[in-house]
Amino acid sequence: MTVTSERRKRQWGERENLILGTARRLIHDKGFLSLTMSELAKAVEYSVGTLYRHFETKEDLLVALAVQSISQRALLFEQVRQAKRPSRDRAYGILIVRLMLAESNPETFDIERLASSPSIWKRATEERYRTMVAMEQRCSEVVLGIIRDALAEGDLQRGWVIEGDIIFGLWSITVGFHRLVQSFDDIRQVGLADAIEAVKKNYRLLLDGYGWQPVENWDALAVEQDFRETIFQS
Amino acid sequence: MTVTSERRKRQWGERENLILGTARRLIHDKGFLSLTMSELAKAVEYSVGTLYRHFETKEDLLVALAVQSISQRALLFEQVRQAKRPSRDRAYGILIVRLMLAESNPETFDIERLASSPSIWKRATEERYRTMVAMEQRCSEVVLGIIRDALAEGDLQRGWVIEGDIIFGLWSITVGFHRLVQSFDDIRQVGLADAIEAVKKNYRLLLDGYGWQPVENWDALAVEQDFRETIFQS
DNA sequence: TCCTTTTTTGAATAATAGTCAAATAACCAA
DNA sequence: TTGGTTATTTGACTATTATTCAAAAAAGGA
Repeated sequence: MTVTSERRKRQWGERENLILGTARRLIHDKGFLSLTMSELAKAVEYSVGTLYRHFETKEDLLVALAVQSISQRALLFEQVRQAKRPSRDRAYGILIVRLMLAESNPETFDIERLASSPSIWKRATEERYRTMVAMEQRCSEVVLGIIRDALAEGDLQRGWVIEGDIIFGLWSITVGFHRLVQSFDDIRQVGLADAIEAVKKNYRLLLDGYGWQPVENWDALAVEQDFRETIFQS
Repeated sequence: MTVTSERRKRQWGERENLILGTARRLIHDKGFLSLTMSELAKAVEYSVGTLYRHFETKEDLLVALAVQSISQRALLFEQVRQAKRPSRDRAYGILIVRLMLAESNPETFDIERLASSPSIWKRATEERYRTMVAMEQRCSEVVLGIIRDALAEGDLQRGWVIEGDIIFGLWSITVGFHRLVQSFDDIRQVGLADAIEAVKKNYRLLLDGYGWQPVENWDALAVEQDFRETIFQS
């Protein structure tokens, strides 16, 4: 970056956000693959050359978008972890956050699905790619943190299923959920609402399977409601 | 198709398989996005024009590859369902088949991930797209069949989790597994072997969660071993 | 105001998907 | 076997779009 003064740096960042935001909107309308750089340039009212000062390639732009999404997720995950609630509630909160993000940022599915491909990574800036990996790592760490809290607070017993396994199980469900929503318009027969209910049930079933207390008399709906009301307020 | 005689039809099919097989190999080496049609034409020793008689667009080729993969899976799923074994074994067999396919056809991840995107579908032949959907449906139906067998045989009780929920739970785990393997080289810290163990554990945990009998004294390893020895023989 | 440095621009280039007129091969009747 | 007809294949050509970079414009500063 050849930018020096404070004001310039700020403007640079503002423009980057403008580009990312606009790209997001266009991707939402027509998908990443049929978004063209000149179209994006026109939409933000800058020339293609300027876009390329922010992002080395189109793939780099995609990874930048993924970084945005994953960072936002990491932030909300951290809020969930910090919530003053039993560990099981917070584990469920992770799912709720994902559901909420899916509602508010549907374009993220297209972005993240494509961004998880090696042939994209190769064409992105090394640094941005690293940031993406780091952000994903942070998300995992938050969940791992909640699991450790549960162990410390006695809500979870160290058994034949170890920490890493639990992370993976919960993560699988949410990834499955991503695929589900994304392919929804066309493929599935059941209603989306039913599918989301299924996601939640299976998630709770896994929590029960791990013996994550309290298994009995635990009000999933109330927990969901509460997270929905508090999390997005920051 | 303007092909009439038997021999010609056969040759047409053979060439299509040659193209698909070669594409698969090239995609395995460098990914779908950096596969070019001229490169593929050269590799199969036909001209680009000829490729385009088989597949209307590059996306159409991709969907054709997805159809191949999903059909093969459907076939193996059906074999699992037909196996003379308790329903729980067969439910587990579904996962084992996916693990085996992941080992033998690693390029499928790239193919199926991309092929599950609306912007690709739009550019593929209507018919091929329909076939893909139908094949996926068939896979679901096999699993649904096993669930119904389990209900009929009393290995599973109709409870608060309904059939569709179970399918979705098991399916999520396997989709998560796909994502996992695919992003493995670069992102994850744990070993792949550990991750695969985690997949299996979580899958069994869900089976237990549904109360899918026999929960006690059930030898997962033996079941896996047995499917591995019998399924691919056909 | 004039010179220097930085930034922006968009026409030009390069890569590649997709087309189609011409060439080739297959078929077949006499 | 030949000559005409139909089907298939070919690859040079077109169109699209990512990416570059020389020139123009703007900003900075003495």
